[in-house]
Amino acid sequence: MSRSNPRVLSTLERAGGFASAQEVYRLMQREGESIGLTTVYRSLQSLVNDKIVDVLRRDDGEAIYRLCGDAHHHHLVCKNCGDTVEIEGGAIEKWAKVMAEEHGFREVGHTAEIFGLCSKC
Amino acid sequence: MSRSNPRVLSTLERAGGFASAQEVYRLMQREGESIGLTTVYRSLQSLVNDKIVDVLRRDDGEAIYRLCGDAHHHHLVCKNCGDTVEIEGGAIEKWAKVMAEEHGFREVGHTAEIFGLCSKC
DNA sequence: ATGGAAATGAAAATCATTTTCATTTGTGAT
DNA sequence: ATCACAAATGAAAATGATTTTCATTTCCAT
Repeated sequence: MSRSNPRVLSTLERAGGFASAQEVYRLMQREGESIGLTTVYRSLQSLVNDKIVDVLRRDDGEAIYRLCGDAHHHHLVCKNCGDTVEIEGGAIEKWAKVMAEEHGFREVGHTAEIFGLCSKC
Repeated sequence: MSRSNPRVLSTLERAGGFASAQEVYRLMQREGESIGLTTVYRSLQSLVNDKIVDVLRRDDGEAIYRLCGDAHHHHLVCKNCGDTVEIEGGAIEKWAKVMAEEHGFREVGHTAEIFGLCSKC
């Protein structure tokens, strides 16, 4: 088994929020780091095993990773111009927790996004 | 644009619960139906557009489809066994509305899902 | 019957992810 | 320093779901 390459973790941190393996890889390339895509995948997997990062799925099926326990935020996206606002999701956190408990679920996470037309569009 | 092949919907119904495109296809084959994989994908997509079926992602990233209940609801999904509970999202609706207003967004919609380990897993 | 639009499906293309495998690197013993 | 061996690395091939292409077939309205 392989252990995580520390540069992968540090890049994921720097990405803030979510990032896919491909994105982490591209980011490292752009920053001149020499690393193979395979190693990025392996490192992320290992971080997931160690419960250092969470993994989710985007709507398109791509896996996205995020530091565990990271205070996370949600997005308000304009469906016309793509403009995005980071918003706070305290209400969601509470809702997710309550719903999960109500149904006996553990180790819960969630995704939530709002989309609409921004004031300019 | 293409419309859904009715046999796809009927097969998905018969499958009860969730089924992936590949599973619907295999099921139809086993039952002697003559249909192409492409048509299965197209039909499922079209059913999703028409909000007749829901689509989720398995842990491995494969898309799974299921007949929609009626009202707008959210999902509590077990990331191990895929078991799913439909939950009510009143809190989310309110949150989305408030956040959108706060930032001057109109015509808002949202997505939200909770995932974790169910009591059996 | 006739023409055009929609539906179909086989095969190729795409794309994320995993596997293979040969090479490199790190480490501990001598 | 040298040898030996395990772990890490990454390029390239394999995998598998999904999408696209495109030629053909089916449907309908005239």
